[in-house]
Amino acid sequence: MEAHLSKISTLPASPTESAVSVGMDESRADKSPAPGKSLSPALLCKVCGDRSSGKHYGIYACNGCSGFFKRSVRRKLIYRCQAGTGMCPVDKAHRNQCQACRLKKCLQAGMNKDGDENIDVTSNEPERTSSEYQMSLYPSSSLENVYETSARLLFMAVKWAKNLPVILLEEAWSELFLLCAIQWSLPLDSCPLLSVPELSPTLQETRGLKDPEQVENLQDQSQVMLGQHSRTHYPSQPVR
Amino acid sequence: MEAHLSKISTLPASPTESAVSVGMDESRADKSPAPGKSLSPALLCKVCGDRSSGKHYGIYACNGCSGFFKRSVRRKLIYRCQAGTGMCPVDKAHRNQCQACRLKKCLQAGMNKDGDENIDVTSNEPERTSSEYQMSLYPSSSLENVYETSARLLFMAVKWAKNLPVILLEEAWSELFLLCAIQWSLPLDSCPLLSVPELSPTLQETRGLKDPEQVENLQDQSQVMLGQHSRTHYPSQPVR
DNA sequence: CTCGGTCACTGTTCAGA
DNA sequence: TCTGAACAGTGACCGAG
Ligand SMILES: [Zn+2]
Ligand SMILES: [Zn+2]
Ligand SMILES: [Zn+2]
Ligand SMILES: [Zn+2]
Repeated sequence: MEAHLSKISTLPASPTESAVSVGMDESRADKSPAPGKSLSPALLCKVCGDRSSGKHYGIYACNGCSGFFKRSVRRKLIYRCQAGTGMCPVDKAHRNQCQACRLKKCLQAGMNKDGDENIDVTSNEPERTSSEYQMSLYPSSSLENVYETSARLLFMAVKWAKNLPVILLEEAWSELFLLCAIQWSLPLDSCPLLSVPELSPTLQETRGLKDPEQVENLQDQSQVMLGQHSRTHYPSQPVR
Repeated sequence: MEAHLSKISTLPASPTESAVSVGMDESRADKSPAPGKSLSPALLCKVCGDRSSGKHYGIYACNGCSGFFKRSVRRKLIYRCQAGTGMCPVDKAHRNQCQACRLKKCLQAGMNKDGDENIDVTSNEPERTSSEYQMSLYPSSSLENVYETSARLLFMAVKWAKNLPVILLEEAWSELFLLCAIQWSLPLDSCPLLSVPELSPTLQETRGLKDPEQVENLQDQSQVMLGQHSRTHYPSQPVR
């Protein structure tokens, strides 16, 4: 196990970056409203939803986003979305996961150095920057992009995995598996179940799927694929 | 097919960076609540007695213990006292002699992932089973659970996959992965995305889950994991 | 009130044991 | 491998407009 992980580190031998982690969490957050003070609904950070301490750079923002924006602007930092999708969630719990997406959201929310309250964000082309990775909804475009993104995602996942807990789950495995199986209504011997048809072609049109059921299947499917894939790559041990 | 995979492995050759971190602080209301004692902050690590660089994870700790604790928690490591007594000395000179005892002392000293200053360390029996020990100490941290869950899913899936029949989808793999990822706008660290509550117990009832979105996320997660896992197991080799 | 500045704290990195 | 010092970000807090 570990051995494998070590390999990971060598992986895309390149720069640095990070990915993961934690944060904090804080559950006891109610000591705010001073007596006599009515809390208005506008007490939320327009960027991450955390509690806002007032307006900052034009919008209601929390200390964190305020500081983040301040630093970013002052140092003229430019970030890059590691995921490549430019769609990372930005909320209190994840705001530190992707600076690029956080800054983007700050801008879209209307933050600006001068503190103007109503700036026109629309004219601003928010996707300019991410255009490169912007294949978001229509991956059909270029294969290159697809692979690139795919790789990127994978890479991130791997990196993230390095911090994963260990194997102790061994035993719980069967149990959990069962539960999940049930939960996702994953058929034990799912492979035959989903008729894994032609992938790419089919998937492409499935794009605009709204049918949750189909989604589930699709995912199940992919999971299987992935699973067997890994299987393929290390057929060795017999499982019992 | 080979092509795709190979590309992936080489790919992220260029990135940039992005770093993350979290700052946390918050609940720092009262500074020196020391009973009757308001002397300057202890400069000693409460665990090993080395010089403390400040509070870490809730208590005064040195860099070493801080890092050690962080790693242990993050990866949910469980150590075993070689001596078997669980009473190894933990001081600056010997802190690296027995991880089990070091971690135990960290916990007893009140270290905790959330940085709460006053946690109740009472009733912790020294020689409890390590696993349960751990569990009881980090039970509710949602994040923790998430990681654990992720790991579990991963391993389950992998194990399970080993028993799978087919092997054809090779090529479709990366593609599929990508498409799905994009579809659900897989965030960098999809794990925290879904609030995957307590596993086994909860899952059981969650069985009849109603929120399709959550399902999607959950699946994404396992997918990523699986992906990275398989990747882990074959860093660069061409498929055969 | 919001702003810039501060700094205790965090996560990450990476030689070195 | 694991450890822990060094580094880069974070955000609660505070004094000045
Ligand atoms: Zn915010
Ligand atoms: Zn992003
Ligand atoms: Zn110490
Ligand atoms: Zn010991």
